[in-house]
Amino acid sequence: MTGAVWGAMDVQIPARKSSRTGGRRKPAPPQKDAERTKADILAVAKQAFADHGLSGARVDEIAERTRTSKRMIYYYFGGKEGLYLAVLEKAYADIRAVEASLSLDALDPVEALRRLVEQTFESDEVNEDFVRLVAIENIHRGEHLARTESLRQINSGVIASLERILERGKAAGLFRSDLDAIDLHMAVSALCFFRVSNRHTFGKIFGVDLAGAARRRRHKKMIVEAILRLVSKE
Amino acid sequence: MTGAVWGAMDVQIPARKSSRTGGRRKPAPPQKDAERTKADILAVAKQAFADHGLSGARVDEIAERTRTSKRMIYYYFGGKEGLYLAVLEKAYADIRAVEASLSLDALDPVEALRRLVEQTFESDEVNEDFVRLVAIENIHRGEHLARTESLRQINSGVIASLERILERGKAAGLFRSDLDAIDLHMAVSALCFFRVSNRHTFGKIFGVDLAGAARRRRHKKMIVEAILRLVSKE
Amino acid sequence: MTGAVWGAMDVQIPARKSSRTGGRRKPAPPQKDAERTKADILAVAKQAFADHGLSGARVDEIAERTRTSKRMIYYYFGGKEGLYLAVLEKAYADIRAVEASLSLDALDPVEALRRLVEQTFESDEVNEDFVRLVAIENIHRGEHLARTESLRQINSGVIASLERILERGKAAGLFRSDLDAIDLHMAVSALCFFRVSNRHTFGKIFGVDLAGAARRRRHKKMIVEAILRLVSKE
Amino acid sequence: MTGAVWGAMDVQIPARKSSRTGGRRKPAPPQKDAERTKADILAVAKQAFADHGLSGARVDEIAERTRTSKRMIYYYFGGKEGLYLAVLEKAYADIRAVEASLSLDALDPVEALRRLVEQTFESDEVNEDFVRLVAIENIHRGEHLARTESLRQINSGVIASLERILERGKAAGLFRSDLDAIDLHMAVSALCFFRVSNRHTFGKIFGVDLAGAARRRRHKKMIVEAILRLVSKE
DNA sequence: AATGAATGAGCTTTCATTCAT
DNA sequence: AATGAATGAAAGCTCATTCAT
Repeated sequence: MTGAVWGAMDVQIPARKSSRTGGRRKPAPPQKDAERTKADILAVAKQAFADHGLSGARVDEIAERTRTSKRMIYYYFGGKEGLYLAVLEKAYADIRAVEASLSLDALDPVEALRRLVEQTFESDEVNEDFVRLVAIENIHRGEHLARTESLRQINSGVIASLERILERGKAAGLFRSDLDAIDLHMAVSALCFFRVSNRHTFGKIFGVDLAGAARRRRHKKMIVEAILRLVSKE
Repeated sequence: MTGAVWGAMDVQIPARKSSRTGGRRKPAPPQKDAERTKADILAVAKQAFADHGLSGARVDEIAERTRTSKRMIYYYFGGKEGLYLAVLEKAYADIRAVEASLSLDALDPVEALRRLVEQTFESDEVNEDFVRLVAIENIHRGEHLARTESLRQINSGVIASLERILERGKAAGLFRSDLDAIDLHMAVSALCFFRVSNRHTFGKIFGVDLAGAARRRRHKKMIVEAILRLVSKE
Repeated sequence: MTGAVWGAMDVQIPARKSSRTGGRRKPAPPQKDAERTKADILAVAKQAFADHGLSGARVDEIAERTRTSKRMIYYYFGGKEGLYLAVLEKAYADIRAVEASLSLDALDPVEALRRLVEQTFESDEVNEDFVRLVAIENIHRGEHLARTESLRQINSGVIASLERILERGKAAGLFRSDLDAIDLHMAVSALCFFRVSNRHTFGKIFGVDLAGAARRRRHKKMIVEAILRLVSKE
Repeated sequence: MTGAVWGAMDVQIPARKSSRTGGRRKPAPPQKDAERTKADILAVAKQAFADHGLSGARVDEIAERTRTSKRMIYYYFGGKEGLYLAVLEKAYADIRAVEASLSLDALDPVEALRRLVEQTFESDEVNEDFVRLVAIENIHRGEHLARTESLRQINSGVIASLERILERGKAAGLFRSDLDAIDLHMAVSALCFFRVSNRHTFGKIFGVDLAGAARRRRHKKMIVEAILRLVSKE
């Protein structure tokens, strides 16, 4: 379900106002909509960078898949790295947007935690491009993320959510009290992220398909279980 | 402790016998030891690929850091990709060698599992280059690993080990019986690998240092716990 | 003293009458004063061309430093070369304006010549940008100057002045009679121009600061002396 | 006379050893002579930079006029700026070589000074490319010259020569004693350099041809006279 | 077993300029 | 009188690779 949302977000390019160029005939009419041009480039670039990495992606190729020309990449983003940075920033922003939409406070602690884990699981599962971008950024030692202006805001949600859940769980005598929210988040992230990020080597070495439906269901259950057992008091 | 072993392996280039080239005058004496030259190139290349990825690494730069010339890379490895493949193969082979040296059958199931997890944790912790190479190979969708001749052998050990441990645990009434060894291995791998592979983005977003000693100790304990709780019967 | 005049001329852009655009809200209000816009562009362009040469200057950069947009450069000057031409023309016109203001006929020949040399010296000293523009135009073999409409008028003054001085000096039995006014003007120009135009290479090679006050005084004296001695009868 | 030498120096590319590739047929046989390749590139580049300046010159065009490809420019000189630097360095080195060959100590002071001035005059006259390169470097504020390793050595000769001449002239009661050698050198340089560097604007404004034989003779005489009169005691 | 010299192809980037309003 | 958006063309540069010995 989140998946559906997400998939859509990636290609959400504002529909062109038909009143402006209604009934056009030419295949590539001159653009006059800066936002649209930028969004178009960003979408194509996200795919390219996720596919081939920062150094592997080709500006020429990105430009070709775009409605506009290579020149516009430099016009709007300053260069390849600037474009990559914009892609990274938007990727995190989009994820944040979904995270924020969860309302876990209404659920009891165990259920809330389960939902949060499932949500992470589905998010990573569905947003393979995001997972790949993060993996790529780690290869670059996070140097671009560090330069991202919105870095501060990225954190925001999850840890606070987790902390509230842990607190309520502890108060109810259900959860242990010696767990750090950030550490727990790392465990959740690791279990969900790895499945997607290391899908190929793991799959090939052990002869399994980590993207398969059956295994996916099993893993989801296993991961939720692992986390719930980890936090439970006894 | 494993770390020490590992660290050494990466740089184990046999010291040049001085008797061989003693009193030379020319700046670049002909190499007489093919294996040595290859090992030298491989060590430098491993670093370079781990640092910058396949597309990010530069053949020129690798050659420069080598005792020999760029031409030798082509002479021995056919090209950049061939070199990357050789690096990848050796990296997995080296890891396998250490894994194989564990003797877990002598320990009781819980202790054996704990040791296996701890071993994985330490291995990933110490072999950051290996972790990075695997992450990089996943960016390339494992296509090179798939072409690796020794692919079959890589699997070998761990899963068999885990299966034996699980079996013994079940027989002893300690472990649940509905867990797949491969799935469990994934969980272990995920928790240990992510800490290293995603160190930079995670660290920057949440303002923590995943490489720090304190957190490392805490995480090691947490991960062992998570796995033991996951497999335990109750 | 001439310097003051000159320095001022370069930046003499009439202050904007606040009554015109007072209390505006939009970032780029429509210009209503064509002459003002042109003068603004010219001033910025002069700086840019003097700083980096014709090929080295960037239209984008010039536009950015302007009150208006890049488009206006094309609107008013047709293009980069047209702008350069206008800058060149204005630069010569401004110099001419100052030259014309000298009244040397009232002085005796020696004094008149001294004044003329000193005036040239100060002019070059103070108008480094002009000196640089002339040097740049020479790199381009004077092709733009040749196309300048006002080329004819540029000459006008100096040579006539010099001729009158030489004539009066000869008549008074003070000056030799075999000197051409143009050749003499070249000598004066050379000595004054070079100090500024070749300031950097000469200074760096011989470890001196040609812009320094002490050397400047000495040079001024020396140059005047050289010219006076050159024209003197004995 | 120096001119002849100079003209030749500019194109002195060591003749290919015929034993190596004797009897070749193809128009562009593979080069195996690094020095020759470099010298070839340098000669072409000198022309290009002198003609169009640093920013005006085109790497592509330089490469095309070369025996080799554009790639070699980067191979040997690192880039456009590196090439420009090498050109500048060689240009100064070549000039220095000629200067050094003068033996003025054998002449009486007046004659020695005359010879030195004439030599400078002829050198600038014949090496227009050098004059242009120096003018160009001044447009760049001497920043590249400053980075030149041989900067220190460039100075060497002339000033020492001039100092000895001045000393001897003073001792003989012929020259005044209040003149600095560097200042005098500046005067000589200015008079000789300007004729060539400002040939185009000066020529066009005053309708004369500064390169013409008659004027050249006249100027040479005038410049020698100016300098001799400047230093003379009375 | 080894190498210095050389390179074609393609990469990222920059530039002056024009379009549509 | 003025402009934000867009661009073709070409610039400088880098890359993995091969040649000739």
